[in-house]
This record gives sequence, C-alpha cells and structure tokens, in this order.
Amino acid sequence: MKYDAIKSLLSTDKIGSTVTICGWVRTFRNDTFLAVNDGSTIKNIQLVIDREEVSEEIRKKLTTGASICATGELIESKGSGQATEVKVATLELLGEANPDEFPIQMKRHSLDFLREKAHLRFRTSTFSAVFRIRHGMTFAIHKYFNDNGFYNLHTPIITGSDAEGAGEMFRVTTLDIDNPPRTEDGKVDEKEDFFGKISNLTVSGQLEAELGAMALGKVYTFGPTFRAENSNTSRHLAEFWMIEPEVAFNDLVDNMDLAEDFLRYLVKYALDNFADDLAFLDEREAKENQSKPANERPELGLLDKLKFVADNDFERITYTEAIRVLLNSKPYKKKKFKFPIEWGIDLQSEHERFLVEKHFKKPVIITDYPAGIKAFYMRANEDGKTVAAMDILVPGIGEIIGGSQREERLDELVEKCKAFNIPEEHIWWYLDLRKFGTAKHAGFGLGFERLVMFVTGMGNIRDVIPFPRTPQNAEF
RNA sequence: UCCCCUGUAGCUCAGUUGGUUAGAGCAUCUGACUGUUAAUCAGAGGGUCGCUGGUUCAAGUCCAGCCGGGGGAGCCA
Repeated sequence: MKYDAIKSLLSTDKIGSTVTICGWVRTFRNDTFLAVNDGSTIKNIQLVIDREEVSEEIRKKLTTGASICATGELIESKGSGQATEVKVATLELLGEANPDEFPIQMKRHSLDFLREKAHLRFRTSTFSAVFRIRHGMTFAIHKYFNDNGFYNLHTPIITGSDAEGAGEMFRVTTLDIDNPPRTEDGKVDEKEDFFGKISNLTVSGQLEAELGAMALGKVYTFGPTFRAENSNTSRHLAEFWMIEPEVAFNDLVDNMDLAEDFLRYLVKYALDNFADDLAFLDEREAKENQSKPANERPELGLLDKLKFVADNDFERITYTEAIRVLLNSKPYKKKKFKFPIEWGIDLQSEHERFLVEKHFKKPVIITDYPAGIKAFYMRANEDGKTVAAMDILVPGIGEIIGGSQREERLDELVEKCKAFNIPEEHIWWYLDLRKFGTAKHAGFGLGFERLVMFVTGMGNIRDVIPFPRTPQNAEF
C-alpha cells in the first residue's frame, strides 16, 4: 500500500496535508501520544489520538511493537519535543504485540540480550541505525568503484580450489555422510561427489579477481566468504562479506593510495548521508564510555573519530620501522608487552594497538613485511627478505585491510609455491596468468563487517551483521 | 583451541563473615491524571537463585562436575 515515509514528513513543508503513516509503536503516552517508527529514519513521528475517535479497546492494544496504519493531518506540534505531528483521523491496528511476550520494551536492553533476539532487534534504534548504515556502506562501495572505472566481478562461492590458503574451509558435499560411497581401499570416493572432487566454500575471491583484473584492468569483488576457524572473538565471523579490488599495472604505492582514498570516501559518505543515525550512535557510545575507567575511554568520540579519518592522511611506515618504533617505546622499555619484539615476528594485537592508538593516533599502513609471515602470492622485494605487503590498521578494530602487490614473475612464483608446499597442478590456472601477458598488479581485501564496526562504533562484529554465524551458533 | 570473568523476577542488577518470609529500578497489570517526550503518581502480581551432586544444624552465598553467556589471546578480514 502507499504510505508516507516518516523521513519525508519530519521537515515542515507538508504541513496541512493529509498523510498516511504505517509503522510500529515505540511508546504510547498519556493515552494520547503515539510514537511510531517505520524504519525510514531513526526518528519517530508523534501521532495525536483523540480519545473520542479511537475506541478504548484499540487504545489498550497500542503497546510497544504493535503495527498500525493511520491517516490524518500533518500539523505543527504543540509540544516541544518535535516540530511536526499527525492529528489522527483514522487508525487501524494491524498486528498486536502482547507486552507479556514481546521482548523489546522501551528500556535499555543489553546487546547480548538482543543478540539472542536477532529476529526482533531490528526494531530497536541502535540496530535499525546500524543496518541502515550497513546498507549505505554497501551502496557507497559500489558507487565508489563504479565512479572510478572498476567492474564488479562475481567470483565463485563454491570453489574447487584449495590453494587460497586463507584459513580452514567449509566442505561442500552432496554425499550421504552416514553412508558415503567408498573406493576399493575403503576411502570415501570423492569422484562420486557432486563436482567429482572435493569442493569448499570460498575463503577469498582474490585469485579469481586477479584473473579478471588481467583483462578488465580494474575489478572488485563484493561477496560472502567463509572461514571454518574456531575463532571466538568480537572481530571474527564464520560467514562474512569481503570487498577485494584488484588492479592491473598497480604497484604497492598505487595500492595504498587506492585503499586510503577508498576508506576515506566511505567514511565521508557515512558522515554526509547518515548524520541522524551517526549522531544517535555517537551518543550511545558516549554513554557506554562513561561507565568505563578513564584509561580505557577512547580519546575521540565516534563522530570526531570519523571526521578525523576523513580529513587526515594515514600514517605509512614499513614493518622494519614499526619494529624500531616498538623497540623504542615506553611499554617495551617498561616490559609492558606480553609478547617479545624482534624483526621477523608477526605483530601482535598489543603491538598494533600501541602503534595505532597510542603512538600515531590515526590509521596506520604498515608495509613490507617479512616474507615468512605472509602469503605465497605476495611480490618479493629486492632486499630478498620482505614482500610488497600492506596492512591498514585502524583504532579500536585493528586490521581492517590486508593487501599486496602480487608476484607477477613466473619463476619467482613457482619458487614460492615450492617453499609453501603448494603443488603447481593445483593452481595451474593462476600460474598461467604469469605465462601469458603478465604484468604487475595489486589488490587488497576489506572486511565489510569490520568497516561497519568502525563506522558505527559497535564493539562486537556480531552486532553489525543481521544474523551472525560463529562457532556453535547458526540460529535463524 | 587457551586464559579470565559471569549465570538471582520479562530486562538491568544488588544480596554482608553461610542464618528468619530473597530485594531494587525498569517492564507488565489495576486505578488516578490528561500536551506527553523512555510522562508522572498510587497500588498489585511476578523467583525451582543455570543444572547435578557434595560440605553443613542451616547454602543464592562454600566445594566439585556439567551446561550457557561474555571478555581477552591465537588465527585473520
């Protein structure tokens, strides 16, 4: 049915016109004032009900969560809390929400509690704001790439490639697991499976994206990825969405320039288009921080943090410099770090957090990591020790982007495969790219949910995806 | 997978060195009020204290095991 989005009515230019509101009741005060939200904005509209017009039977059922549709005149509000309100002429109760059973009441609920009510948490201000912004980020990502000459590439979700090396994979099979077909020597006969071989859910579209980039020039993927790691943290999901641009003829510096421009564009987009939702989340975060001890509070609130990122260049340092900074740091000298620091180790969370939150106080791009701690496809540097890799770290989240210039030299890549125990016949097609018209190219992966965490200030990744998939949990 | 914390009303939490009938705020219900802003005021209902076992005259409180939730670490995005 046709109805007026609340978002379109909150400005006063439609005063005097008859409007139709459909939405869900937030509160009903004084048996007269009905706050209704329809999801078009974080703001509610106030419906004013004449008790002569709407029966007591209906009024009793206007409880939090009930759905209604009403028509009436849009008028200037006599109250001070809002500019406009609707003088109700007709009101239809569409669906009741029994207050004894409906779990979302007008009070502060913990995020833990709402996580267990994921089917209803959209009805809260916090989650509706988060998911509006999540949509906005999806749209802005496609817009950025489209405006900059990239082509969106759909890489496979089910993959027969087992060389991606990004983590444990989910097996995909149509075999009867209680009674699988077996070969003569008693092993499960993989040839009988749907694809005639072992297949899995993808952990990354990067290798396929490289194939696209080496013909279309600039491509990006934006799709679901799956990791069967037993990770129990507030920053990991078993099913998450990833953006992976890949650009032909780009080197590591081009790659960093792209990643930084891209991230800052997205933050600006959120500030420009989701001001109401961000203002609400900013206040929410501020209230939450009040209960924290002073030394755990971030120096900048959400909005200030986003503005700072939008307006300032990221810090760029090499891994080797980062190690030097850490070795000269106060916490290192006072032995506050739990993990040792020496050239060659992978940076721990505590080290990354120090660099980003205490030392530079801004997003940091770390480049040129030791070859031994990075993936096989990253391009070997001239020093023979490091590779052309880059990670972008942001305050509060840690690593949000990981990328590299890819190894385009066939001989070097074949050597790397040997060193990493990857049989050439498994990635013959990836090696073919270096045999025929090879060229330097680079790309990165951005974890979409980590981006949404950063932009919304939410502290747990399970609160920025509608239905999170984590170990031991696939509810809904 | 490892370490730490935690489980008391629908929700958020308090509950002393073990001691009478387990409390508060919000939510709900009843009534009052009627231009309210998470309205207010008065009253009421609501509990197998996660589960199982143990110590004790006595366990929400102490001990053990199990189950659930959270935080941190590793792996990474």
